[in-house]
Amino acid sequence: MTPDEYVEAVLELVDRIPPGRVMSYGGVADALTERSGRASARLVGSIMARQGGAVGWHRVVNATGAMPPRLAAEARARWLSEGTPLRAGRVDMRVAQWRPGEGM
DNA sequence: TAATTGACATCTG
DNA sequence: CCAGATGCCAATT
Repeated sequence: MTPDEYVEAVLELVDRIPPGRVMSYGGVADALTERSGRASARLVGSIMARQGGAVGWHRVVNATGAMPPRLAAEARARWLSEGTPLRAGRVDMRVAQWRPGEGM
């Protein structure tokens, strides 16, 4: 699998996350590991840093259900817009975490 | 080629 | 709950 295809796979997976649901970077990495054999939360983070603008980046959060200060405001607005379950100002991961194969 | 950095995760104190 | 340390993999410098 070439790097480009790997990036594509990540973007496609993120694109498949339904509105109002989210996935953690680690979750995306884990899902991609089964498909591409290699992934890590940092890799997904790096890819989002470059290509994030091309997809619904607000549907990918870190393990605490929050986002870096830089994106927190924008992300919160989008979460409210899509009705993402929030808890104490962060995404309620217990409920909002989505995994591929669910809802198809 | 080696060192540094980054939209992360997880453990320890 | 916060801060520090370690592991991870690729892109940059």
